[in-house]
Amino acid sequence: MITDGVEADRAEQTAEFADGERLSLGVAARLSRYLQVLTQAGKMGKETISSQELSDYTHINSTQIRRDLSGFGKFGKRGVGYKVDSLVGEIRKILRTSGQHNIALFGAGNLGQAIASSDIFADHGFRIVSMFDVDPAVIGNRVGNLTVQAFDELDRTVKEQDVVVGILAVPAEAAQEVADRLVDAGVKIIFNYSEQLLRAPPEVTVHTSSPAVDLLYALYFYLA
Amino acid sequence: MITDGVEADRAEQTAEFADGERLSLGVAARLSRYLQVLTQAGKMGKETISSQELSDYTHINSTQIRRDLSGFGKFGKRGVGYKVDSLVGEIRKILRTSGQHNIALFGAGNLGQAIASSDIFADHGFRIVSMFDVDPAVIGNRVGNLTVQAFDELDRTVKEQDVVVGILAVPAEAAQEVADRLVDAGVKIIFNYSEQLLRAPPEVTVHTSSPAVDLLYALYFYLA
DNA sequence: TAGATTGTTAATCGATTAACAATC
DNA sequence: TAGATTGTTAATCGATTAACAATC
Repeated sequence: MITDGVEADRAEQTAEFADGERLSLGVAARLSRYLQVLTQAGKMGKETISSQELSDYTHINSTQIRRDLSGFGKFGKRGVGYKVDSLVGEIRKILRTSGQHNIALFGAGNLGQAIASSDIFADHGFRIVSMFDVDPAVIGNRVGNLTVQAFDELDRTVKEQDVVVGILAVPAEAAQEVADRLVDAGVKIIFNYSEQLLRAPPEVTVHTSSPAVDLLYALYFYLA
Repeated sequence: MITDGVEADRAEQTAEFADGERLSLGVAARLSRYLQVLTQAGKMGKETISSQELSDYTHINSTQIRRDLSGFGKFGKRGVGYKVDSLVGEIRKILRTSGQHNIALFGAGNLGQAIASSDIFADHGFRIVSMFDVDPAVIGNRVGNLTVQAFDELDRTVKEQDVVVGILAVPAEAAQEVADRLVDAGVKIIFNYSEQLLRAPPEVTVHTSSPAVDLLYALYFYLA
């Protein structure tokens, strides 16, 4: 079980966390979302933020936000709110994602180029260190700071660059093959932007992006 | 409250659903995910699927899947599983998303083109009916079946084409302005692919895509 | 028949929320 | 001080799960 202990009384909770206890799935998901909003708020020049403002952006109840945070320390100031910068630091510590993590990107088409030129990953300590395609016509092209590489170089690049995440921006027909090669190379997190349902061993996390799912969900509450 | 009643005893539950009771947030989210997996499984030629297979793809517990579905009827066959096609139909009925829903897409850059040429939305009854950009150099260009339109035509297009969803594939700096104009035009669901935090009135649903959040979350469980 | 998988129960656990004292 | 917002409690509700009879 992943969710043990985290909701125990607070004195124990902090101790358990320090001992290396895992966060529950829900807490980890919510903390990640706070981090995103805080990062953007910081960019917009905001210095403090209240739990109510965080709630407006995340649609997570403000009491729960305060509860989530207070489990790890007293980060806020009554009557004022939370300091954006320091809260970012605290949450990164809790999520242990303060470091730099390297990404390999597959597919140099429209989607791949859009991802490569976005700083949505860079803002959170992820760095796209290499980009691959199968099309000989685009191999060797520059996209931003990257040069499009051929698939043969996958294993070497993953090892040399310490790649932990592979992002698939390839057609559905190619996705499983790339995923298999990433698994063989030792990559542990695969982010799938294709529609393909991927098979992978249990130790590898596959996340499939599904904007249509989010739309269906939003539409239900609009129609109902 | 949105979550009333749905978890009452089954006889009542079905009756309440028929009466127009809303699904809980969790149930609606999960049903949407089943729909995506089923749609892909159908494309791959699969005729039946077990709750365990659905669980492998969605990481949702198989008991919960059976529980979610059995609340609305006996869709499965013991020893066999669920018929993919008919389950898609049943879930669409439950989510009331059997119809066709029109989307306006903003931004004709790499991301906009990638979205326009994907059938990830089309598979679920969403149709991209128009595409906008501010750059005079691209207005008038064809992208797939669409012609890139100028912003002036936003209001007219939303009304004439009955657009219910706006997708923002524009730079962060432009996102709020487009969102405001969509709100004024009466669009009720905004799907934001920029990093910008958007302000919108409460009756409008804003969904911000945040791949970095999903990565942070996956990374936590990999590191911990 | 034998094996597989659903539909359902019952028990537990985490999420959610309102309310409010503490305090900036 | 007065207003605002956190940190915390206590109560409720939904999610999750194991287990298994029913049945294809």
